[in-house]
Amino acid sequence: MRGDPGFEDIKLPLASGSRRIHGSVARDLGIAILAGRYAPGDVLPGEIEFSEQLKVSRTAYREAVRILSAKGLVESRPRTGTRVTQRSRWNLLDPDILAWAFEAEPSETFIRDLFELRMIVEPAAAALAAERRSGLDISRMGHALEEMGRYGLATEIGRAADQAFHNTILEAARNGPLMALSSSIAAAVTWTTIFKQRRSALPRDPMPDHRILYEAIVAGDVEAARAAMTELVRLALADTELSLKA
Amino acid sequence: MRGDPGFEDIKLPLASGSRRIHGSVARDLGIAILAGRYAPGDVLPGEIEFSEQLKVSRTAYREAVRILSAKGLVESRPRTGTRVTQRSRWNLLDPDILAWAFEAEPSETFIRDLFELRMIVEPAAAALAAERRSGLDISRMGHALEEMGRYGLATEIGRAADQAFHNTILEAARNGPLMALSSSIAAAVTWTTIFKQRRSALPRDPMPDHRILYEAIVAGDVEAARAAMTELVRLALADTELSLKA
DNA sequence: TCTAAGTTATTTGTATGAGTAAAGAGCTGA
DNA sequence: TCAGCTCTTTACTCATACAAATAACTTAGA
Repeated sequence: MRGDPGFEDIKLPLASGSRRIHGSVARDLGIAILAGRYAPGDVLPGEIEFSEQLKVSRTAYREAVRILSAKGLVESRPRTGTRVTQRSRWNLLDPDILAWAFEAEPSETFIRDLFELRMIVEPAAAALAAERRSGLDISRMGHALEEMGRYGLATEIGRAADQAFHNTILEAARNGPLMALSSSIAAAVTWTTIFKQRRSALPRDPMPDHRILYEAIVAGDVEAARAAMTELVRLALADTELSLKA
Repeated sequence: MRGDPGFEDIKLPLASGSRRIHGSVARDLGIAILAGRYAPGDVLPGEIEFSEQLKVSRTAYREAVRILSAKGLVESRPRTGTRVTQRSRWNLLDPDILAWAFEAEPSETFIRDLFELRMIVEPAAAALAAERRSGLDISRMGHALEEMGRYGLATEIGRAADQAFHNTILEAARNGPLMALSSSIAAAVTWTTIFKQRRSALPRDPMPDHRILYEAIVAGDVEAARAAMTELVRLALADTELSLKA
């Protein structure tokens, strides 16, 4: 039953269109909830009625509800039905919820809150990385940085290198929960970054700041790494604000 | 369909024993995975076989799997079956996962990681609270502090006041994602705190530190609030380490 | 011999219908 | 007024059948 070691290269399950029914329904309802089309306290139509409305079986619908319930969005009980829970009980850091939130045109304050959190967490992560990075981490970061410089953030491969760069930093911080937190937020925000790239050039070249951060981590300079990452997040916020107002 | 405003006082759904079957199965499997009884890459037995083994219907079992899948613990595909995902894809900040992790006797490094994250996030939250707290926040915190002092942390009501105190601080920070993060971690860690209280008195009286934090927030002194909360987290870490080694 | 297209078998996914259990609403009686 | 009972609605569980996806195999062709 034990899995063999080489399972990293399995095919990605996110083949977009290949979502199962329960997944699509969960996604649709999740987006609707995050968009406010169903507000906290609202009770959804009954299983039979709603599943018929959505043209899916009760089985598939129920599995979708289980997914939403696992993320804290809804809560179902006999007699009462399934109702949307208070916002304070939503798992706002769940990767899916973050993705859905951005699909639903998130509010300005939500974006602000997320960046406020990034501003708290990511500089600290960079500081830890400067303290704990291994030789392998450094060489990976160096490679990613090189590719970023070569291809630029306008290309798919360049963006992948950017993600790899930041991901390596998180890994170097050697903290699982911290990594889970940062990577889900970053992934969600990056989605908007792609749109940003499409409509306008970057306000300023991000490479110098990336190089400063890289040098700080290589040198093991904790405070410099913290400062450099703070600058990068500030830059990302500026970009995001720009792209949302456009 | 709109919910009425006063839905805060609904009955809590955590009536322990009253868990539905799909919930229990999800919980059991979740704990087993977090305990390492199923490792990343392992593939679970087929639906029919496993559900029979667990003496539940395939429907209930599948709903349990959907829950685990929503939290990133497993991933199922036709033909391949359901397998445990790599740890890096687990939503380690999901409240249920945290709870299950503590049920499964978490590793020392996991505890250390969590407190490292708290050390990053909570002082920052306290700083924000000092900046943004309203009069209502202050009066709530004052009330909670008073009750804490009166009943002590050894009583149920005293601990509730403690939680209310910290919760109000988080609310005062006015940041939804930040609140979701801190409160799930705190809730999970508090579980261990209860055990701690049972076997030994606190290493030192926590009230003075709480009062210092309270005063800082009332005064709007951002840096003092940050420092005071840092001290509180440090204290909590010491307590937790003590209780885990016992 | 190797590659590529097609076939097969296995596993999860979806659908349907029947019956169970929980929990709020209302009724009854004190 | 209130405690307890009944009633009724709703989600929950189960069993069964069939569909869809896909890894593994098989075969045709170069």
